[in-house]
Amino acid sequence: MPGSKAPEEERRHQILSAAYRVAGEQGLAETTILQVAAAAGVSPGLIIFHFKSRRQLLLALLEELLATTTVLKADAAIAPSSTAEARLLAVLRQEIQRLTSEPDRIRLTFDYWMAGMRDDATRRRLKAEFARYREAFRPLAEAVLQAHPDRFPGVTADGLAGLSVSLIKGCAVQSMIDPDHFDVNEYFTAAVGLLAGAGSGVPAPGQARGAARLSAPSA
Amino acid sequence: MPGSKAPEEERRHQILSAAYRVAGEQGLAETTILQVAAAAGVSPGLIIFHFKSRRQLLLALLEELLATTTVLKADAAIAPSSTAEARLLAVLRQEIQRLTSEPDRIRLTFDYWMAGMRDDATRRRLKAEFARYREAFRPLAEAVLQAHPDRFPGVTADGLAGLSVSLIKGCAVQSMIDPDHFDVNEYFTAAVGLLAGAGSGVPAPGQARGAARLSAPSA
DNA sequence: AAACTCATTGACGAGCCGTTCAATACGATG
DNA sequence: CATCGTATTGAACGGCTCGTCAATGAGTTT
Repeated sequence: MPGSKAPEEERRHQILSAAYRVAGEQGLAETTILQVAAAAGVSPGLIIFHFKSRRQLLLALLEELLATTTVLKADAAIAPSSTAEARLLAVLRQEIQRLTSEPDRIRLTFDYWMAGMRDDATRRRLKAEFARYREAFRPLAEAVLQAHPDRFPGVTADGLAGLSVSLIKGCAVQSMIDPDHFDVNEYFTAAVGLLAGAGSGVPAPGQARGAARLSAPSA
Repeated sequence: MPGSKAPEEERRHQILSAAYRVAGEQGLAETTILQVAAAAGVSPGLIIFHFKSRRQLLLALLEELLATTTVLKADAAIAPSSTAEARLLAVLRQEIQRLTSEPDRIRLTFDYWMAGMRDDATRRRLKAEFARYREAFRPLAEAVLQAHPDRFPGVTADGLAGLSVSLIKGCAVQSMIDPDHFDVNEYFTAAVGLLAGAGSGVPAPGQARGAARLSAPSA
């Protein structure tokens, strides 16, 4: 007794949703068609029917993952009247904060980074996404460099943008492996110190909490 | 016709070496006992004999991976007479450079980061290693903060050390997914600009190469 | 030389996997 | 109501996996 029919798109979404759940719990490598089928309350054959292969199912899941990831709502939320450094720092903080608020999503993204090392299609897709992400940082980085042309000799906007992105990715790794020792405020305070220097008008909120959370042996 | 006997430690090393090769090519998830056995020129049963299970084989491989990873030879190679920022930057540069010179090793490490998300034993091991790595940066960070107590208000040594480590990890991710757009010199130049500010005595070698390699659309 | 220890082998079972496919039932169309 | 396309099922297949195990032979001890 086959179940009731459903419109194409709806069923695809149902399956992808189940796949997202399974992948979040078990990891991408252990996400099998049978498990996804069970999670979706659907037969294994149906999954092959809609996505022709496991590989394409996972590629579709990556596509949905990227599509539903909020990408840098910088222009909207960040006060446009602040200084250039403040804006870049605010976006940095926002992005790093997001790492801790959506651990499942980050973990899955991480999973795809891994898969991207061996799978060409995945790698190409991630490469494009990375470029988009970096490009979103470029105007912010450019503004900072223009505001202080003497402070950062030889630094390009691409370099500063890439550095920012790499920092965020590194924080993602850190927050996944060792979430207890990952303190957003402490990192942010350090970033403020680096980028803005002394008395730059961007206060470091909750800095004391960060300092108290990590034991400081020789201080 | 069983092969000739070999001393315990030697055979373990032979198998781990083969496992390292296989894992580097196929990825950790696809590293099977049979493939390792074939690569080592040994029967599958022997692997189970020496490492009781696949899981323990991979844990042993992680152990060897960490043991053979040169950890921050900072004190030796870096000129101790330089300024605090120069020393920190030199170590940063050295570490980031290492990412591109040992891609296989980094890829495998990355693989374990991934595994560490779901496997407790792996996670604990990596957590400890991360802490060690961060700790190695602490004295360098502390020196920088002491040299310029007014420049980095509210920044702790732990924060600066953690930030440095995260940056390196982020660069690792970047260099794995998109090695073509990963330019050590450009990143390093940006880091120099951030940490040292203008005219700090740490020149940025090969900066032009980095700028030429990335297209700068609106410059 | 005989006995014994143990590293080593390769076949084997149980289990899971992805995918194929004939059978089936739903929903629209005529 | 009959017909047809297709979404859906679940069994079946072939393949690969990990781990077990009896058999084998090399090295060592007596």
